[in-house]
Amino acid sequence: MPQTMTSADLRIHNQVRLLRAVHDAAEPFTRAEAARLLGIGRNTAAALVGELEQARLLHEVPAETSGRGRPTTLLVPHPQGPLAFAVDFREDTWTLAAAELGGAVTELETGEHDRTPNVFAEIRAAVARHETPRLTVLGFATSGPIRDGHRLHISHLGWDEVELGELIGPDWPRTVIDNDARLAGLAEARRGALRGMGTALHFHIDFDIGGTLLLAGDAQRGGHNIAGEFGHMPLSGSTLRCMCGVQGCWSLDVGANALIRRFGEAPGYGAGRELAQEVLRRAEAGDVEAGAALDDNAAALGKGLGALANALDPEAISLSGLGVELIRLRRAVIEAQCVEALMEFRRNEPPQIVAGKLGGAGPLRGAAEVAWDAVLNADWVKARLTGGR
Amino acid sequence: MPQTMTSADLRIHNQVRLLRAVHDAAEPFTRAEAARLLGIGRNTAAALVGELEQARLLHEVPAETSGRGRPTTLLVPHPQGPLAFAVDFREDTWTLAAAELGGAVTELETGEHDRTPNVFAEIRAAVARHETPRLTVLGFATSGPIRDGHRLHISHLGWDEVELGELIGPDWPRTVIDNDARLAGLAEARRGALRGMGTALHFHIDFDIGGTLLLAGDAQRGGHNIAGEFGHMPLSGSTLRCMCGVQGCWSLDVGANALIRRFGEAPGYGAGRELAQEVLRRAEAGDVEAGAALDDNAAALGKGLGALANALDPEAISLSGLGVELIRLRRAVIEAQCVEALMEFRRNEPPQIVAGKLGGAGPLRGAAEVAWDAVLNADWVKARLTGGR
DNA sequence: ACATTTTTGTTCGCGATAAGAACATAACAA
DNA sequence: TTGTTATGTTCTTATCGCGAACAAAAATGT
Repeated sequence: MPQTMTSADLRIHNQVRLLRAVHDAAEPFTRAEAARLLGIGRNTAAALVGELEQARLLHEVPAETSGRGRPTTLLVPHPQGPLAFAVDFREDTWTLAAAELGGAVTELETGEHDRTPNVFAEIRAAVARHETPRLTVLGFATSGPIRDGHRLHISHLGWDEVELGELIGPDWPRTVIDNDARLAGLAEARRGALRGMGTALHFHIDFDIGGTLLLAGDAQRGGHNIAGEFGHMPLSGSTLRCMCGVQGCWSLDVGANALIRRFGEAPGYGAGRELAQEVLRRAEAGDVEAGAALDDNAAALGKGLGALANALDPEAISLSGLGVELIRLRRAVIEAQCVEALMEFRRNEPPQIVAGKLGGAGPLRGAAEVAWDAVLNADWVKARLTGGR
Repeated sequence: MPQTMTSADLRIHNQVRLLRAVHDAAEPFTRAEAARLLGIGRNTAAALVGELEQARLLHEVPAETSGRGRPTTLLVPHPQGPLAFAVDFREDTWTLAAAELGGAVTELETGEHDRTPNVFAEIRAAVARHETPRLTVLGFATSGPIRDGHRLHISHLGWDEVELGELIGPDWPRTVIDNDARLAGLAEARRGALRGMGTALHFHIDFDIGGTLLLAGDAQRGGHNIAGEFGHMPLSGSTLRCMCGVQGCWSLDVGANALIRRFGEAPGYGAGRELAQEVLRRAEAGDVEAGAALDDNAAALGKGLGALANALDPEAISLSGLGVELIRLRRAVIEAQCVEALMEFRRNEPPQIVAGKLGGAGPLRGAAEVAWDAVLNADWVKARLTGGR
């Protein structure tokens, strides 16, 4: 029972609702619209916004008039307001960006790295180079599961059980870290192809398949923060043994490894991704063998999606990574196999299978979302309003 | 943006929190404890409770004193307060019960039925026989998916797309209907083996496997209210075709049908359940063939649970129906196969696999929960406080 | 050019809420 | 009997959002 409620908390509560609305909105809205949206009076809205402007959280700019009525103002993030930084930490590169309230993201810096934990110091240095008093919270996207929120398993870097505390020390700004596939899904749910869905799934297809279940715009984390390893269910009938230790994983039939295995290439990271791209190119050019590889990949993908849809009943499923190419080149195969894997009574209403709208920016955008989530709450807003900082 | 908030709504909000706390608590608590629990003052608590007593929602009874201090009162459901009725509608029988705020359930009546939609009229008549002004809402548990909340598919009764509106008319009390496996899971999450878990799974194993994902004590419903058909994912490697229209369903290897298929019995309902019980008895008595059938069942069950745990990362998994017997007789097999299906890095922390605590009462208890859920909200409490009804 | 309509901003008084302080009460303990 | 402890009760106070009335600024109509 956390949320105690006094009259004073009421004010904060409504201010958080207002900030959340501004953050989540696709387009900025006016103060009068905000009052209607929140179901409060215009006078109350004026008071709320006034305090938030004072705290440099919101800013009012004249709205271009449309129709009759007294002109009003648009509610936008304050130009000197708080900033969230977001980091997308990839196999051999990283990107640092700044995200305003409302979701606007500007890239600050990118770099390569040597695959050792030193990269975290590099990233910290990059953050320092762009440091500003506006920096409030940092969202960090990395691949691999993060057990209990603090133990990293990044297999393609050979990091087995790296303690987060040794990488992100007390000299870091307040930091929220999460899995990249999960964050990409969250970004699609908040600002992409899954916007407004009550139940949806997102999968990032690379060498592996990672994903997340999205409920009312929130990514599910599981009991130990390691939910989302959908690629390690036996959904497509493979008999091979997977690197994860399990036999028959879906990931063995879908993604880059499956694509290149048929051409005698060993599964692996690094060069494998280029090989997979080469297979895609050849398939697109009409190469029969490459086309068959693509067909198999798409078929296994569809089969798994259908099975998952039976259990979880998503309104839509979005894909990123290789999934985008698979949809572009083999949508029919995916959908046919998906429907075949659906229980008969569901087949007249299959889940939409769509390409993610955010492309490669998904993890970064998702990192910005969780960073803001960590801050858009009663406690932080209250402190900001009273303390001044 | 629903929840507008005025000072008056604040009172209701806290009263709903209080009612919810009373409803969810395992043991009744005192008014002073309630104040601490909700983080409000003793004076406020007194005012809240006073109004709720007036509205016949709560009742105060003297608490046996423990230690020093002025004696206080225990907060219990009002003896003339609202009642929820709950119905468990099964293959050939039904049960009607009354549920108090707080979850106490008393059975009112049971009956058999002829498997035609007439049974709904019978149940309605039974409700009428026990009708009281206290009756406020009715929860209804039935098997089979209920698409979009109003189209029933109960395959073992041969009901394909029965419109709920034709069964439950305007002469019914306010009614909430849901799937039995889902409700059983909900009941375990609220009052059984899954209590307090953030992420959990429940499966009811009968001829089929139905289940639900439970997040923070709430059962997930999916985009079309038909989530939970976990039995129709290809998790155990079967090559048979399922009655649902899909090949390789998990349900083909787990549950009563799988148990009796090995003895040449056709899958089906009715007598099949007794046959399955007979196999269990023989296995327990030492019959080798029956024991092997049980082994296979348990192995397929464990394999599937492991696969699902990879994707959804539950803290615990509870089972009902045949699952209880499978745990009793073959826990080792289930757990071994589950661990083998888990990704290696998860194996040192496998999900607990537990028997449901509520047994056959699960669906009924769950129906009571969703009935109360429909009523324990600001709108209803507000109406009750002001309107008097 | 001017009145009208429409929408929004602003001001002020009102009723209600929960908090907090002070005190009363009823048990137990020494 | 007296002190201790936990709770109930009463009263005052700061704050909140609402509603009503009015002012302001645009578009519209004549």
